[in-house]
Amino acid sequence: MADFLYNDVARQISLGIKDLPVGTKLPSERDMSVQYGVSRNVLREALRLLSEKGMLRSMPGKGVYVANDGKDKLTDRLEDLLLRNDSSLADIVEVRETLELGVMEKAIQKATSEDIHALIQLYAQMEKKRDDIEAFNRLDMKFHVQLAKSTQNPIYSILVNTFFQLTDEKLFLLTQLFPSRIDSAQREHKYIIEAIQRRDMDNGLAIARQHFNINDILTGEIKQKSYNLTK
Amino acid sequence: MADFLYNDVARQISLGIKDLPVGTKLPSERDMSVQYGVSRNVLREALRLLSEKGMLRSMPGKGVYVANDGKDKLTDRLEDLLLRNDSSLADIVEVRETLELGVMEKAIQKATSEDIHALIQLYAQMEKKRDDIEAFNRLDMKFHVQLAKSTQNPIYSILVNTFFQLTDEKLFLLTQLFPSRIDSAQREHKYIIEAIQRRDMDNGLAIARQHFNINDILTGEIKQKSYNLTK
DNA sequence: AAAATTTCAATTATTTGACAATTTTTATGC
DNA sequence: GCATAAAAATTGTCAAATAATTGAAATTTT
Repeated sequence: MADFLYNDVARQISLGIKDLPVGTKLPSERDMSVQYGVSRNVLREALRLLSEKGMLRSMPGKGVYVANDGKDKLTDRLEDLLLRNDSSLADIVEVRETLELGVMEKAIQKATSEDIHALIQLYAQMEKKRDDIEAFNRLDMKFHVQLAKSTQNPIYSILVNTFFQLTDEKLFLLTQLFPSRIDSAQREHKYIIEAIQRRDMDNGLAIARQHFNINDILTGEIKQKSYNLTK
Repeated sequence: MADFLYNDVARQISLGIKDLPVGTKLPSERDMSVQYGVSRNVLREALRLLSEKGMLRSMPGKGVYVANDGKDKLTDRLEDLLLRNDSSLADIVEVRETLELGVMEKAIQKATSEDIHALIQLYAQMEKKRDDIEAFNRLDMKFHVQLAKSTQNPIYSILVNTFFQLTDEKLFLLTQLFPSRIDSAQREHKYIIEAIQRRDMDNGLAIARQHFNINDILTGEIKQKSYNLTK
């Protein structure tokens, strides 16, 4: 499948920059073309591939630089796919719930004391921000991410992050916690932490189901509305 | 951001082919380059972008064709991410299990009679192929996919497909069912179908956990082995 | 007549060399 | 020392040619 030169070069470059910090400048196109023993043209096509993947960034007159890790691009790709598959917002929310339920299960099994400590700290910070809804929601997001990290499985983090972005971008206010829900949210956060500490699977999953259920927030109207992208 | 010619051309082409059926042949590179008023070089870079997105497919000596699968490209993107995040094979398997557990839950709730019929048919076909392990495994894969479809949520299909590909590519034989497991596999398939027919959540999830548990197959040795890509 | 082989045209893949536009560096003049 | 201009470096674009691959037509062989 990938039996063309530019694919080969792209693969080599991708491996070469794997461990380079973001922002590192690469050699010039001409230098790299001799380095890899191909024409500048082929090298440029390879750069196009990696740029499209989000690994590189070319700037006229400046050079080629190592870019972000591509998480955002994964979200873009998923958006493309969802667009073509007539996915509704409710579909996205549904999968997100499945993921977070899995996260809870694995977190109960594998969270380290450091993970639990981080969760407790986030809980404490949220306590202080009960009046600042915006700050509270940012911390709530961090709580979800830290929960995913507690699985010791980076893929959960990636996917949870992606689906979080997808829902938040589109629903915005709706997924945010409103004042009247802060009390119950914090109570649930506390229960979640306790369940993880006790490795209590039954209660943990029950709380998780309740806490991660965003469908209650979605009105029937929005449920029906199809997923419409407008960047 | 997209203020370069090849980006512009890529956007135009992307719009132009949006409603074309898959397999449609595009004009030759030379013709398109004059059509869009750019050099063939720029046009090729635009084609690289769209190919990377999975919208096009270039074949030497034949031409450029509309190819909107895209699912495979999502797998590629995920592979890239996993490579950078030091994900192990066990991590992938773990997430796959979470997904399929969610699939089972939603399938029990939402499978239509057509879905159930399709599952029964696949079961019957597998019965005939008990001796042909290869054919049996292909059907088993279809069974998983049909299960995902039964959720009425296209995202499950996409993700299950992606993670299936990821594991099968890397594990190959290990994830395949070997002769001694065909009996139990078919028994579980039968229970799965019955659970869906009865909307029996408790037993359904129990069976699913047992059936989708690939970890038993993985030896400890392989569990430890880090995820190594070699195409 | 049928089958195998060759030839040929069309197409993508790759190379090479050049020029334009933009940014950084250096040199110059004051 | 500083502002300005020239020069160098770099990516973007263009153009033309050669190589490699495919498919079909023409030719030869059986």
